[in-house]
Amino acid sequence: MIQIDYRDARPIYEQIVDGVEMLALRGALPAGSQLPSVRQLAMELSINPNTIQRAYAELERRGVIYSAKGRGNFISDDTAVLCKRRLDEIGAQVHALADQARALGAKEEQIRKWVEQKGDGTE
Amino acid sequence: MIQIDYRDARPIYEQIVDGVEMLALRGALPAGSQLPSVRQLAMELSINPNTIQRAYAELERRGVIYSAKGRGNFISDDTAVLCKRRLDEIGAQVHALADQARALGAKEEQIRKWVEQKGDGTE
DNA sequence: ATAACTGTACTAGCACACACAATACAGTTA
DNA sequence: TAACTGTATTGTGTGTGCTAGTACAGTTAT
Repeated sequence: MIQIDYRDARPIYEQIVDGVEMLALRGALPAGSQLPSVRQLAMELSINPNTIQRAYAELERRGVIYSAKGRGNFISDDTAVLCKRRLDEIGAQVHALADQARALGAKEEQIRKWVEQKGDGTE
Repeated sequence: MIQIDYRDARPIYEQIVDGVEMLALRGALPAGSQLPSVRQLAMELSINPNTIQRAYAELERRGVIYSAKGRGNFISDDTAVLCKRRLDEIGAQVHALADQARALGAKEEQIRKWVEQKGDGTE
C-alpha cells in the first residue's frame, strides 16, 4: 500500500502522510474506505506503531482521513476540495521555480519544455 | 548581502549557501570577487562563525567558491557550468511537480499557466 | 619581526526532531 | 468476555543545528 524509502531524507511519518494523501486525492482509496489499523500497518512496514499514529494524526489534521475510536481510520468524504487545495500548492511551487529559473537566465521555451507531457500520469 | 529568515524552516547555513550560490550564478557576485571573512559575516548576521564556516565549506564543495588559507574566500571562475547544472535540477523538479499535478487530474492548460511569465525576473 | 588579519580544526554543551519501546486506558464489535 | 480498534504517556537513543571557546597555521601590512 505504502512504500518506505530509507534513502529518502524525509522522515518516515511524512512519507506515509504524503503517500496516503496522494492515494486518497487521486481516488485510488475511495471515500469512506477503511485504512489499515495503526498496529497492523506498523507490522506490515516493520516500523513503530507510534510512527503510524503520528502519520494518521497529521492526515486527520489535514482533513484527509477521520478517526473513529475503537473502529478505525477512514478516508474523508470531501477529497475534491482537498485536491484543489493541493493543486494550488503545487502551482505555487512550480511558479516559484519558474521565477528562479528566469533569474538564472533560462529561456521561456526551455521552461515550457519542462512541463510538456511525457509520462503516462500514473507514476 | 544575505538575509536570514528565522521563520524559514531551513537551517541558517543552508540559507546562506543558497543565497550566495544564487548571487554567484546570476553574476551579481563577479567571478574572483572576495566574500566577507568568516568572522566578519558572522558579526554582520549576528550568528556563530562556525555556521558561516559550514556554509562556506559547502559552497566550496559545490564549486561555487574557493578558499585560500590566510587570504579569504572567492567566487569561482566557471559559474557558467554550475548555472547549467542548477537549471537542470530546477527542470527536474518542475517536471516531477507537473507529473504529480497530472496524477491529481490537472489539465494541461492549467499547468501551462503556472509557468507563464508574471514577475520581472529579479525577485 | 610583529600585529592583525585570514582559513581551519577541534571539543563541549544545549535544544530539538525522529524513531523506537513499553505501558496503559477507553471505545467497538463479534 | 475476548479481541480488536484509537489514544495517551513516559522513557531512551540518535542525529542535526547552532552556539561557545580555544587553538593553530597561512597571509599581509607595518
